[in-house]
Amino acid sequence: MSRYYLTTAIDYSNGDPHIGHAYEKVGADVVARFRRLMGEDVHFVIGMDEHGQKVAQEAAAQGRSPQELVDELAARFQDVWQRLNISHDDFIRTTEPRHSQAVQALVRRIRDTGDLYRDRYEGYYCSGCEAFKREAELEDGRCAIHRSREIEWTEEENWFFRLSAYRDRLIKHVQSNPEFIQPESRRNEILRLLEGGLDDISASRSRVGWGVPFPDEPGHTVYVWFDALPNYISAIGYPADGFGDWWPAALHVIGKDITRFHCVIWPAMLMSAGLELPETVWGHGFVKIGGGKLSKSEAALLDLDQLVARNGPDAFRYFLLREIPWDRDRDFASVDAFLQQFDERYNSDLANDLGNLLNRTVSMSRKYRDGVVSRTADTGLDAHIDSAVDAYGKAMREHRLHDGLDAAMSIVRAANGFIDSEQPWKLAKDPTQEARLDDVLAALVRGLGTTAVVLSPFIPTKAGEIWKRLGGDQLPSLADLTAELPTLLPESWDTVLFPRIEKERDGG
RNA sequence: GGCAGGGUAGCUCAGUUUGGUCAGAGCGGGGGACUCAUAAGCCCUAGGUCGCGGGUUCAAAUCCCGCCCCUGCCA
Repeated sequence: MSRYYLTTAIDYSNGDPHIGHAYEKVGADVVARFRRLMGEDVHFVIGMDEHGQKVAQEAAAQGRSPQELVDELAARFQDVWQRLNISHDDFIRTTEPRHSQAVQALVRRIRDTGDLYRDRYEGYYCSGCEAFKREAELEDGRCAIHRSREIEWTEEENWFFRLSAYRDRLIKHVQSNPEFIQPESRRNEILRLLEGGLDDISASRSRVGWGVPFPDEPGHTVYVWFDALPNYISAIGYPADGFGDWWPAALHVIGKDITRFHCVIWPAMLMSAGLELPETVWGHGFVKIGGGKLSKSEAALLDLDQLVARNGPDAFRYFLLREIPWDRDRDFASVDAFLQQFDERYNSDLANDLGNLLNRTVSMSRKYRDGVVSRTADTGLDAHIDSAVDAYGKAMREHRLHDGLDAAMSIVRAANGFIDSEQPWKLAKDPTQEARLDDVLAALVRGLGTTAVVLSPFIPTKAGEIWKRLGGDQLPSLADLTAELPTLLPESWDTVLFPRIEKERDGG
């Protein structure tokens, strides 16, 4: 069985989870569920990045210990992931002993290769970015991104990582492995960055206590990025032997804003340590409101608990990936526009197209055949199902999740059209058309069963329910689908799969 | 300031590589025939200076020049 190890960025413990976090986790979860559907052995890891100056400052401001703060945030994030039905196998936190031990082992190994050296750093540090800033990067003496924060002049004796030495090897790797950085726009950015040359970076901080102790260097902690990135190997047991069962990762899912950390610093660290590089780093786009990043007030209006409760977790997952292409940004005019679009998409795609298709199929099968579906010949719908599944598989393997979703829903659209052109209610009145009616109903059950399977990465709970309403038990894998189609529909249900939203909602 | 991508129907976008059925899709809106169904589905319907101004051409959303605006990466 082929193995598929995928990760998302670990989330920084400086605030509550918002829709941007959710989008990334849902997208990665769809990939994980799709791979399991393909029969692969999947290991899916998410987690929290809990160290660094910013966390320590925030905890101090709240008059609490850093550990207390990160524990609370970790619990809050995990609660949201459970509501969203994220199917991760592990949740790594950088404050765990298994992580700090792995980081220290990795740092020792990199130091042994000669890629770490001591030097004095004098310059500005923005704790908002957790990054050192050049004077030219400041605006009015402040970080351009964090204008409300004081920029700090820092003089430290630090350990540095010889990142600059890896420029040529990185360029060569990116050029000869087109799948390493995706989508292509991200790859081009990194190539240009590399061509411009690299500076060495800090690997330790001497004035930040909240971090992993730097090995054999009392008073130093490991610099946050040097601490955070190795979560991808600490979570699978590095440096113990079993770690190699999962490493190298098949896929790191990250936001496009941290591409350089994952496509430059992380690979260089791995190269230095003599470890293999991940196969693919995927930099997804962002949900935007009004042309720009989500403001705090907008993020607060798009409260995750409320969004999940609005039309159910599956509907929210569906909406995120239906509306926001996995490789690009998607802008909504306003929070109200987002919510309105959500409800419209829910009604048109899930309630009207999919839910109603299930209802009319089940109803006709019961009414005309007492729920017994017997299949003899293929119909025009069967041909469409086959080509849609092919298109779906191709898109999903290439991480075009929105295209995969569209291919899956094309079965639903085709099935609704098929019903209207075949007019089963007329076939049922004509004794000479009995075989045709059987084939039509069977094709519809096959179409819905197939749709349930291919949609299951996106709407896992509702997909399982469709399968059950067709008379099935456990949703099969894609490969087993043909053999396991249900042939006997159970008694009608008195509820509907996706109830329509009929009224205007308060507040849009 | 440099580099990259983009500005097309009310909304979100495709089409520009290889200039001439490229003026399109989905949603919303309007109309119609049907009835298995969640008043859902199906069929028909969008007359939008294709950011602005020039140019090349028999012909440009599609090529060239200039300008405006947006986004991202880097300074």
